[in-house]
Parts: sequence; C-alpha cells; structure tokens
Amino acid sequence: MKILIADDTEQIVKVLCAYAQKEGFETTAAHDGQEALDFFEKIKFDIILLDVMMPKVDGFEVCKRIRKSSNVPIIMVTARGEDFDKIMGLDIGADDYIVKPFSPQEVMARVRCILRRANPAGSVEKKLRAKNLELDLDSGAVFVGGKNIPVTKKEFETLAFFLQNQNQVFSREQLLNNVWGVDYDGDARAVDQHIKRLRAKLDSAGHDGWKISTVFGAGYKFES
Amino acid sequence: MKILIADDTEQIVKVLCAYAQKEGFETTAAHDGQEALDFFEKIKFDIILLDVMMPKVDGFEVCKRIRKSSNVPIIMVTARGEDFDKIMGLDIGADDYIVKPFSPQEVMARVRCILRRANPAGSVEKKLRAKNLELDLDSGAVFVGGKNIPVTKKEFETLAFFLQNQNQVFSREQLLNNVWGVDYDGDARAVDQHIKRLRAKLDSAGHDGWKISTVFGAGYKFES
DNA sequence: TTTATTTGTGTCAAAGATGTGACAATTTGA
DNA sequence: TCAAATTGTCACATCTTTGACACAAATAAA
Repeated sequence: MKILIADDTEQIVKVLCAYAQKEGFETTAAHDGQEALDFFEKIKFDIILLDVMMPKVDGFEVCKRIRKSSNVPIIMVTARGEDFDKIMGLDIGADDYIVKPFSPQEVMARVRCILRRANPAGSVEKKLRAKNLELDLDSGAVFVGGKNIPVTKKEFETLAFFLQNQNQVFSREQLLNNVWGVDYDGDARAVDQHIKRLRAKLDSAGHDGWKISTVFGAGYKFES
Repeated sequence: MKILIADDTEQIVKVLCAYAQKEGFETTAAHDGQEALDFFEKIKFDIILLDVMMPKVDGFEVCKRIRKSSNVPIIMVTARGEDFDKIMGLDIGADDYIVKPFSPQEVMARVRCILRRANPAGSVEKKLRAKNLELDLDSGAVFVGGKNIPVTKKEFETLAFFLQNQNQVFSREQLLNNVWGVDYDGDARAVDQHIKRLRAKLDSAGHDGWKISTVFGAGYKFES
C-alpha cells in the first residue's frame, strides 16, 4: 500500500509519514503541489493526502488535475471548515476532508475507512507477521504460535513498529519519535520499561526464531 | 437488488452506501434532485431513498415525478418531523419516511421492511450469528443458546453492529457514528452504559466463546 | 582490575480510562 | 394525560497504564 502525503509543513509531513508507516504504508512526501503532481505521474498510489494551502500549485488544483486521469482516493486537509463545500462539491472530486488541527490517529482512521470502502473485499493487509508471531492491527491483538497474548496499547505499538522494521537497530530517541510521536519529551528510559514488559510477556509465550535484542550503546532491534 | 440513495450531504451518502452494499445492494448515489431523476430514467431500482432538502429539485418534487411513472418503493428522509403529513399524505406517494438524525442501521431496517412488504415471496430472513448468539434483524430479537433475551432498541443496534464487525476495535466515537448516527452529538460515555447493560443481560444468559471486551485506551470489541 | 557507562528491573505514584449506581430527560404505550 | 420503559448525564470508585526513579547487573574502556 502506497500513500502520498503532500503538505508544506515539514513537521506535519513527518508525523503523518511516521503514522502511515506504522500501519504498513510505503510513504512518499511532497512539499508543494508541483512535487505532488510529479510523484503522482511516476508512482501509482493507493491513497493521497493533500493539504489545501501549498506553494506553487494549491491542493484544489492538484486534486482536479489528478482527477482527470485517476480515481485514486483523495483526502483533503484544510485549516478552515469553510472549504467544506468546495472540497466535497462535485467539481473537485475529493473523497473526504479533514480540518486542522487533527490528530494523526484521526487521519489514519479516515484513511483506513476510505480504503475499506474503496476495497470492500478487504484486500488491505491488516496483519503483521514474523515466524510464529502475529499482530492484528484491527483488533489490536498479539498472537504467539496462535495463542493470544494480551498487551497494552503502547506495547502493541512498539511491537508493531519493530515488526515493520525488522533487523534494524533503533536508538531510544528514534523509538520515541516513531512510537510516542515527534513532539514527545520524556525520559528515553521509558522505552526500556516497555521493552522489558514486552519481553516478559513474549518470553512466557515461547519464541521461535525471533526476539527483541539489545544492541549495547545503540538501542534495540527486532531480530528474526 | 438496486438502491438509489439521494442526499446532498456526501458523508451521509457514503455511510448509507456502505451499509447497503454490506447487505448486498448495488448502490447508486445522487447528490441533488436532478441527478436522482436522471438516474431514475436510466436504471430500474428496487427502492429509492430521497432526502427532502436537495439542491435543484427537492425531494418532494422528485418523489411526485417518479410516481407519475412508477410504483417503486420510496423512503423520504427529512430533518424535521413536521413534514410528516406532506410526505405520508396521498399527494406525494412515499412509502415511509425517516427523520434525521438517524442511524444507518435504522435506515436499512426500514428498507428491508418496505421491501418485504412490497415483495413478500422473495424475502430472506436476515439473521446474524456468532457461536450460540443469534440476532434476528427483522424482529429485533436476541437469542443466546436458543433462549430469548429481551434487549432494548439501542442495545440491539449496538450488538448488531458488533456482530457485523467482529474482532475489530471501535472507539466510542466510531460507535456513536455507526449506531447513533453521524450527526449525533452527545456524551461518548453513553456507549459505556449500553455496553454495561448489554453485558449484564448477556452474562446472565451464559456466554459460549464470545464476549464484548474492553480494549483499554481504545474502545470496545466483540470477540468470538 | 578498576572505572565509567549503559542496560535490566523492581517499585511506586500520577494521570487517565473504565465500571457503575443514581437520577434526570426523553420516549413509548395505554 | 399519566405511568412505565428507555436512554443519556453525572459523579465517584476503581482499575490500568505509564513513565520516573533508584539501584543492581552487565559491558566496554583504560
């Protein structure tokens, strides 16, 4: 699943990309309308997120041009609710719209909703797997060898992030950025606690060819 | 089975289409009265849903014009209860009407009801099942292990929604949107009360491999 | 070996989420 | 219209999660 995220605010792009990746999307970021159109020509996306106010070519125009050649789902992002009619009116052709400020979760919920609607067969992969470990993103459930292991929200998100980036070392700071959010400012050792709790739960369930390992002086990685 | 859904609010059209599709309808969406009439000329629908307030040609007018050439079942949707006489009076010729805000499930129940009335022979019993739990969508009855459990309307709708989306976590807000209606604005904790009351009733009836479980920090899900 | 740094882990308190009873508001039915 | 049933709000008790802290254990460096 590929998603194009177009917004001229670097911070927003980063956060949304992070979340989209967490859900298993391959993300592409554009910082103005022209760049968005360029990417659209080169890559076939499954869904597109467009900010209305962007340099060079604004979101409305990008949306209209894309619609000339594609029915790819488009979600518009705007700072003002008044754009509603313009966006949802038939002349633009967007599928949904979101008003700033929004939470990344809200955005991803809309994305999932749109994709589910566009793909009723359920061709969206909602599961993450590694050997005998399985995460169900819909139910928030973790299975080891088919056995359900109850985990908390943060533990689940942490584990999901590792599953999506296997065999890669992440520093505590990187994990905080990706799982907790870019503007989280707490003790990096909080990560340790979650790793510890995850290990305890997963250990008791019995591994098979995978583990969360410590890379001394660097951070943690999920090995499989 | 083909259904025409005419409403100028994109959000409402989308939700209703999604529900209708889930029940096996082929859906067509119109966003104003003229569009609705155009579709009516081209396609033979089994039932038509008309919003009263629509651009270009309002729902009353659409209904009247359709009635000149067809007896297709029509359900009117209105924001005010005062339109009752106008809709149900013989001068219009609608078969049923629904007042906003409504829940998508309520609409589909009316649709099924009208269709059964119009076509008694070809009707199919609509039932939802999970293990020893059974919901009869037509009568609104709940059975656990064959034993009837009396539940209220909202409780039934909540449970029905869970049955249709098993093993998926829903936030209180999502449940409000899907069961209470998209433009319902009340305390999200109302959901808690219904869950609590449902649990109490279902618990006393004896489960078997299923339950409504709490996902801390996320919402509720129906597990089976 | 000694020392400094990093990581593992038990404990705990604060923040926040949920369960629930009481009651008010609303709807339904007679 | 009144009474009963249903639904939603509020307040409060309780439970969960989470992250900070302290100290022990492990690792790397000297």
